[in-house]
Amino acid sequence: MSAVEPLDTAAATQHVPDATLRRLSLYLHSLNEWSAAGVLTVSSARLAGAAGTTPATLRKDLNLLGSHGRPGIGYEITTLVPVLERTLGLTTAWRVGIIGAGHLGQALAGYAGFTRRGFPVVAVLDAAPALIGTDVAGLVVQDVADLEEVVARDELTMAVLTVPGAAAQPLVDRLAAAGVRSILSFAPVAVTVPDGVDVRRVDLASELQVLAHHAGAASGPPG
Amino acid sequence: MSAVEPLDTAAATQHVPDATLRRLSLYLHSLNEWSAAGVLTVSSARLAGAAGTTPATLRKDLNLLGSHGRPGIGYEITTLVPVLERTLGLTTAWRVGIIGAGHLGQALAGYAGFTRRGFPVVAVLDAAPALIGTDVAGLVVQDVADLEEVVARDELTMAVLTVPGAAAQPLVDRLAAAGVRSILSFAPVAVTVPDGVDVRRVDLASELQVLAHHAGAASGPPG
DNA sequence: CCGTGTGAATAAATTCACAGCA
DNA sequence: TGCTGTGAATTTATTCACACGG
Repeated sequence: MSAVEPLDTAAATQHVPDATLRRLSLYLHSLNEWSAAGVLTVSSARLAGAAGTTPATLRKDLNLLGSHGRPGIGYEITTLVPVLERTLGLTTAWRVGIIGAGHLGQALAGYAGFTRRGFPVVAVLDAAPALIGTDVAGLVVQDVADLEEVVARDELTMAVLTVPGAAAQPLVDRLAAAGVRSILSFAPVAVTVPDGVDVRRVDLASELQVLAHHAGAASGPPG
Repeated sequence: MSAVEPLDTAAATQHVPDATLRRLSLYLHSLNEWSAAGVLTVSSARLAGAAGTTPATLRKDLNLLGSHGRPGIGYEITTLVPVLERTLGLTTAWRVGIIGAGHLGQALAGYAGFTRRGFPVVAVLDAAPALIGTDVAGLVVQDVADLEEVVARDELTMAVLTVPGAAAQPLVDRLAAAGVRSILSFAPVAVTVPDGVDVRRVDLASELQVLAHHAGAASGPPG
């Protein structure tokens, strides 16, 4: 039997599907903006509109975290925000390392969106001698040969992989061995990982190709 | 009866779900690599492994495009590649404009993965006077005030939006009015678009937050 | 009235399992 | 024997519809 039952302070956190988690992140973003603007409560329709989903889906999503809404009123922002933050793991102080200081890696190192939403980038690594030692977004690029040292010294808890596909698997192996359990990979290849390590893959070109298909096939032909 | 039946040269292209399209893009990427290495045929198990899915899912995916595999043999790469390219809209010469030359925009402008997979970046725009006129990835940053002109002159058919959330909706409106029908947005807000215009959203921070949740809650219990 | 919570219905995606061809 | 094509079963996700609280 599974031994892990992290009883929560208020409600037992059930299993939350990934599709819901991605939406929760958007809900939280909107709530933070409205909170700063002085808004107190928000309805499912309003929040769903901002996140690009439907009220029914939103209510289902939030209900997985417990009943925090009030009929006739909506959701109180100051109540909801901490619940979302807890669910999204924002009570941990994450420390992100970027592996691969090419174009994409350099950009993500300087991308304010990561830090602003709880994931500060504290290290950048690469294998190219020409890059090692240079400054990227205020960080000195370190040698990927020293990956294990860097993980330990900079206390990395997350890695963003922006390397060519062929380099991905060995690096994932080393990251996993070094204790990094959360990896976001931009390489368009599958990687295998030991139990307890979680890899998510984002492929930007694939997203463009979905758009290309929609535009090319039966989509919205004006005439 | 459905009125839309775009008869194709070989097989009628049915409706292909987005989840499948994203995988098709990965299949194509692997096939191109193997093709360059001289491989002639590939089995569903092999290709599925490279793309991080299962053989059954892969066969279902490819079958939406027609029966191109041979029992006992597998799929012939030279047969499959053109089918995937056609389905993914790679017969059109796409021209991508990056709207927003911040960290993320600059990186994507120089990201080789876009060009390599059929989506060359031909224009970069921004609103900041300090950026306009500067060089980004070999392109001169143009004034977003001239968006409509740039779309026409550079014949943009796709836009990548890397601007703050608050700026997204007005820019989407202008892009749509200027004739751009495919938009990839990195802004963490929903936007509304007229019919015939397609927006896909990628939120990188959300992906990290999914990882954070998995790591924080019940995630990889081996038992 | 609004607007949430939620069971039921629906739709979508994945996996199974196996017949049949090379 | 190996491997595809595919109907059926299953799992997952979304939408509907409405009882009930403020």
